[in-house]
Amino acid sequence: MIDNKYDIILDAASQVFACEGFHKAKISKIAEIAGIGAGTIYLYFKNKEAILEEIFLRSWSRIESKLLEMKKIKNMTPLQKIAEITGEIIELIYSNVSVAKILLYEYSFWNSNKKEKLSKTVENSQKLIEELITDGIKANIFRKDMNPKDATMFIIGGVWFWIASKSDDLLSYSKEELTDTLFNYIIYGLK
Amino acid sequence: MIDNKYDIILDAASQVFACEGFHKAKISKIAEIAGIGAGTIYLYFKNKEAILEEIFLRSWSRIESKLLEMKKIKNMTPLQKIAEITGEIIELIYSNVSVAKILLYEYSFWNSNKKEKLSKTVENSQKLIEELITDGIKANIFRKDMNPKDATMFIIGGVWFWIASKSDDLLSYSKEELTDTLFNYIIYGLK
DNA sequence: ATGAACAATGAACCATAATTCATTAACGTG
DNA sequence: CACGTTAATGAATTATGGTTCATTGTTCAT
Repeated sequence: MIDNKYDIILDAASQVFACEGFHKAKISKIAEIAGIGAGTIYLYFKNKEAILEEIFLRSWSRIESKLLEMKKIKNMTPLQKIAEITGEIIELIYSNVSVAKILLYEYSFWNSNKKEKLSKTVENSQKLIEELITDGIKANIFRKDMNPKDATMFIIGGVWFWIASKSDDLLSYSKEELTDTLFNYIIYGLK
Repeated sequence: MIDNKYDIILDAASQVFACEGFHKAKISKIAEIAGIGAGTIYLYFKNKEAILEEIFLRSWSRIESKLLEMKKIKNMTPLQKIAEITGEIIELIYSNVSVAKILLYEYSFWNSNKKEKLSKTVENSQKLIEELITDGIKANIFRKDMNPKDATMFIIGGVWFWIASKSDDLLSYSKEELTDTLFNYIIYGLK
C-alpha cells in the first residue's frame, strides 16, 4: 500500500484520467478517490497539468531507462532486445493499468512544445527505438525497405491502441502471454 | 472551395481540433477561421460535441463503406483487399489532413458509450476488419497464432499514429508511396 | 422601393470546475 | 500539557469559455 500523499494523489489521478480523460477529470474526484480534501492536492502539485506531467514522466522514464540498458548490452540481437523492451512495457502496465490508457492519449499534444524535461524523455525513447530498428536492418534481421522513424511511430501507436482496447481485461492474462502477443505483432505484422 | 456554411464550419473545426485538441479548442476560434460569428455555429450544430461527432461520423462512414464494398467482392485475396482499404484511408487523409489527428486523439473516449450512430459505425468497421483478418487466416495467408480482434486494434492504432506523426508532411509524399508504406507495416511488421 | 421572413451577429449570460485561502486539525517538543 | 509549527480542509473565489438571444443585416417577392 502506498502511504505518502504524493503517490496516493498520482495513483488516484491515474485512475480518474484514464476513465474520464484529462480534461473531463475533476480535481474533486481525484481528491475523493485519494481520500483527501481538494485543496490538499495543491500542496503537492502546482496544478492539474503538473499531475499528468509527472505521470507521463515516470512512465516514459521507465521505458527510457530500459531502452538505454538494452543499448549498452552488446551480446543480444535486436530481436531479443525488442522482446525485453516489450516485456518492460507489459510490466509497466501491470503495475498500473490505468496509466496505459493515459500514457499516449495526450501524447500528440504534449510532445510538441510544452515541458522541456518530458518531451526530451519521450524524444529520447523514440530515438532509441529508431536506433534499435536501424541496427536490426543493418544486421539483415528486419526489412530493408523501411524508414525506422515511420516504423517506430507505427509500433508505438499499435502497442498503445492494443493496450487501450484491452485495458481492464489486461490483468486476466499472464505477463508472458501478453509480452508474446505484442512481440509478434511488432515483428511479424499479419504474416 | 467549400461554399456552404455547414461544411465551412466542419473544416474550420477540423483545423482547430487538430491543433488544440477538442477540449482546448474554442468555438470563438472556429468561428474566426470559418469567417463567421460564434453564434452562427449554433444555427448549424447543436453544440460543440456535435461538430466533432459529425467529423468522426463522416470519416468512419467512408472507411466503413469501403470495407463493405470489399466484403462483397469475391475474386480478391485478403491481401489485395487490405491494399485497397489502405488506399482509401490515404485518400481520406489526403482530402483532410487535420482529421487524422482528431480521429486518433479522441477515439478511445468516444467509441465506448456515447452516440448510438457513431459507435455503431466504428464498431461495424472493426468487425469488418476482423472478418477480413479471419478470412486471411483461413486462407493460410496470415499467421495462425493471432487473435483477429487484437490484430485489428494493433493495426488501427499503428495506422493512426503513423499518420498523426507525419500529419503536415503527409502531403509531400505521393498517395502511392504512402499506401505502399502503410500496407507493408500492416502485413509484414518489422520483417 | 417596401417590408416580411430569414440569417447572422457578438455581447452578455451562465455553468463548470480549477484554484485560493481563512480556518481548523494534527503533530512534535520543551 | 501548552504552544508553536506545519498540514489539511473545503467553502468561496475566479477564470474560462460554451451557449443564448435581443438586435441587426440580408434577401427577395410584390
